[in-house]
Amino acid sequence: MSSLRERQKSNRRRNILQAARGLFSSNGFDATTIEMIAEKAEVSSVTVYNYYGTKTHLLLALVAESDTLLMERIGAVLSDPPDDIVEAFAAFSEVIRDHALSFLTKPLWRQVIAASIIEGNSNFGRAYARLDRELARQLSLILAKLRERGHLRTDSDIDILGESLFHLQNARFTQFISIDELKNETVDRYLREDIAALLSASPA
Amino acid sequence: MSSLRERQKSNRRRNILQAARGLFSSNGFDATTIEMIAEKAEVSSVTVYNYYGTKTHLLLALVAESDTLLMERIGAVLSDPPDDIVEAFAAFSEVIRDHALSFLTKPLWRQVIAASIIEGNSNFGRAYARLDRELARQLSLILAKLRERGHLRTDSDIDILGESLFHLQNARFTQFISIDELKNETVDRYLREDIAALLSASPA
DNA sequence: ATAAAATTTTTAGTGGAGTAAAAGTTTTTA
DNA sequence: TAAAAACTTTTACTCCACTAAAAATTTTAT
Repeated sequence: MSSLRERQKSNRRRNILQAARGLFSSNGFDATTIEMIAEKAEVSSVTVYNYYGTKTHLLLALVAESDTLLMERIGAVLSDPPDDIVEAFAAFSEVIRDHALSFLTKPLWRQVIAASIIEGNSNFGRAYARLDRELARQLSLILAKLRERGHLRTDSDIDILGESLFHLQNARFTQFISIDELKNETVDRYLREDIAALLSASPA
Repeated sequence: MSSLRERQKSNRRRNILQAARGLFSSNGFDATTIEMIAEKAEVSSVTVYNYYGTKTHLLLALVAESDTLLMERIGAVLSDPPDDIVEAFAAFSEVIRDHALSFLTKPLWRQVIAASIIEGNSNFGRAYARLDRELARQLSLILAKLRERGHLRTDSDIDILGESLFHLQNARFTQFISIDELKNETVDRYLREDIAALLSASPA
């Protein structure tokens, strides 16, 4: 059994994260001060800094929290993917978009993506790259399953194909997040068009 | 002929931009203060704010300046693209990467991309989206030329194919910018693998 | 129960972005 | 050349992220 001190610490961690998520979501990132978060979490502002370092890292920690859940949801698609590659890819992408919006608003995701690019080199940035690689691998697994079942013909490396398609999905995800009015269905259509265009083209 | 006042204004604009570019490049974005820029440009800091609003907008204005040049360089590739689609795509991408690095450092580009995502909705963000669309169109034109010459077979829309491939290029560009050690040649290889994998795959 | 260790809070800063408005300067206009 | 218009500079803020260190509190170990 963990000591009282350890329990208190993880409670504070949780409270701070929860307070941050609530305030970020309702007020936006910039309009939320560390002071407000500290107050809602019932700790001092210095404690927030001691736990998470900076406001940006607090936001990134928030997202990291949701990653486990995302991987589970992806796993569900993976277990029984549609036979058609377009449908399988669309399903994969939709899980990611739905999960994202169920957790944070578009403006906050912009902040997250921006932060992860700026921190590209730091530890935090690398943690993000790792998640991306994990997701790309999942997509490769889906493709492998399709090929096994005889629904996909290709002579090239399925790992590379998974990574390429994941990058495409990532670009469309960023586009989705960047424009408030852009609807889920519209991006879904774009992605279907993307993959259809790519797979039907070939050098002469 | 323009009035003295107008000339003074555009001189100040130029000086500020030049000072900003120099200081951002040598010291980095965060370590450069508006005060430093103002001093180097021989104006007051308030004037810098009057001309460019915020530090971030100043950076974005800097990049906008280089766009004309980029489009020219792309035009040069367009005028006589390699017959092989892999080569054509690689050439297109390399022009963009070379141009980027000849203008700003990787850390600064991270800041630029981050800013353009956060400002996704604002005017500035939309200006970026416009440049992207323009570049995607150029890529489509290259593809059209290849198809005309009989080097590309596809039954789907060449505009969509251009956009899809551009998104892929964008994702790899962001990856390139995000990792300091990532070399030009490595990304070039990735992109060739990407397009090879995509074009050789097809639903069964 | 008390001393030691761990952790939080208080206090007191620093530094830089951004703003509002008054004061000063330079160009334009008549 | 004098008054008006257009700017820029100076001045005097506000706000907030972030930090260092001393003081206070709470848990743990003996």
